[in-house]
Amino acid sequence: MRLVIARCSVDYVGRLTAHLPLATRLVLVKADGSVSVHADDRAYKPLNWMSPPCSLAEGTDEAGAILWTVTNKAGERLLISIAEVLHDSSHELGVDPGLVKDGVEAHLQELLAEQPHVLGDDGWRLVRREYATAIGPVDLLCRDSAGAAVAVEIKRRGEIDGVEQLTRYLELLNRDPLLAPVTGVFAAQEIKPQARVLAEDRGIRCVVVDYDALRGVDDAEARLF
Amino acid sequence: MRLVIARCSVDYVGRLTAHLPLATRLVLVKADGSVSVHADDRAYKPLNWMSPPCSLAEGTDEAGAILWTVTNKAGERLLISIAEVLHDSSHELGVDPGLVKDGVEAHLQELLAEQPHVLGDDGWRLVRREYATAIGPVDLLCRDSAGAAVAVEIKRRGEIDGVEQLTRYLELLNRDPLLAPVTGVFAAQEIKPQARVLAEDRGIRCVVVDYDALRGVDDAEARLF
DNA sequence: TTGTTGATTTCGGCA
DNA sequence: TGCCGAAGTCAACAA
Repeated sequence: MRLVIARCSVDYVGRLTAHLPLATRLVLVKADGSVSVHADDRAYKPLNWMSPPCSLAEGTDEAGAILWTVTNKAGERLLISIAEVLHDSSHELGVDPGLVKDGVEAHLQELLAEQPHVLGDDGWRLVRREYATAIGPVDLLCRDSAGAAVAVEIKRRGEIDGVEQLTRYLELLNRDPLLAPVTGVFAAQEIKPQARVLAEDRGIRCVVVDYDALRGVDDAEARLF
Repeated sequence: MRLVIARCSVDYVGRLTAHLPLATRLVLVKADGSVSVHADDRAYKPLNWMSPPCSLAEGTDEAGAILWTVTNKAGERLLISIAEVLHDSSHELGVDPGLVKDGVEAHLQELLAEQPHVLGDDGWRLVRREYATAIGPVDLLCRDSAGAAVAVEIKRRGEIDGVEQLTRYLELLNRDPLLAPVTGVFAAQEIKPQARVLAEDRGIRCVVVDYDALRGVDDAEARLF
């Protein structure tokens, strides 16, 4: 990653045409070849940029000033005319490790594992998270107040595939005499109408969970310790 | 603007929960108080960020390591745990004079308004841009060589909604005895196959316009004066 | 590869 | 101030 602070003017010709008058800005050249131009405001959006794949050529214009030309395959061009370089440094960062975001789904699972009563009543108990089956792990396996087994599939957005997935788990789990009869709960922040119809048609109960409320309860409990 | 290259791990708790394992990254602190964390790829979007208004506190965690805590009014928190600082520099940038940009759709409309023959033949005349109807303005209303009214919908990318929109306008315009019969032209830099099929099925003619060529003609004409 | 959809969307216009 | 729609949307995922 190369960081350049420079007085520069910038022109972009591509999907639109844009011009930045001469001013001091940060020019960020990343290892993937992308270039972005930042002002000292707007947290996240560059004033101008070129997404990879693209190539950067350093040269001079007719007047002898430094001119960076960034082009991509589509013929879009970002021209950075540099009047004065105030800082220029390069840094080896390496590849950023794997997954960036802890998705909501994992966190939802965690929260529901701590508060299974949200799925039924205060008598509900968690048996296991990621309960293993031959066709993959069930998100949660619980016991309801009556002691009956319940398989829970958790999604951020509940769509038809999630119902299908839970259906397959239920079919398998119900072959186990120690568990059967196993009922199903389909829990999501949002459940699509088609998914709900399919689920209910198969006797699977749908629960729309309130992520913020779950987290709130979680935080409140955490504060007790 | 402060540029810090550091080995760090990052946690964000706010609208969602996210975690970035220890790695070398760029931490960008802007004059508006915003903080963003960049990896060595993706021109546009940081891995994590906090938009202004927010406040940055530098401290140490229990283990004595450097811990930056960025918070905003909504209670969202960005925690940056710094294991090693590889670079740290600050720069005065001043206020950016701002971006001058030409939107494509508006510009396309302007160019086609100047060159309606592109949509038909040299006999075409523009009646009005943004021709008002009860359900919104039609981009262009023209008269063809035979004097018949033509409603023109302009998009950068022609998709189905654009065809639906034009269809609604045509239905309305055709109720006006001073205009009827009104035909339709769907003009875009790029027209999706599904949109084309729908349009042609409804008797709407599709015109793919060459933005650069239009602009070229425009520039050439401008040069005459 | 193409299309669809969500996003810590951001950003602007307009009522 | 809030809704609605576009964005050089970007980016992830499904078909």
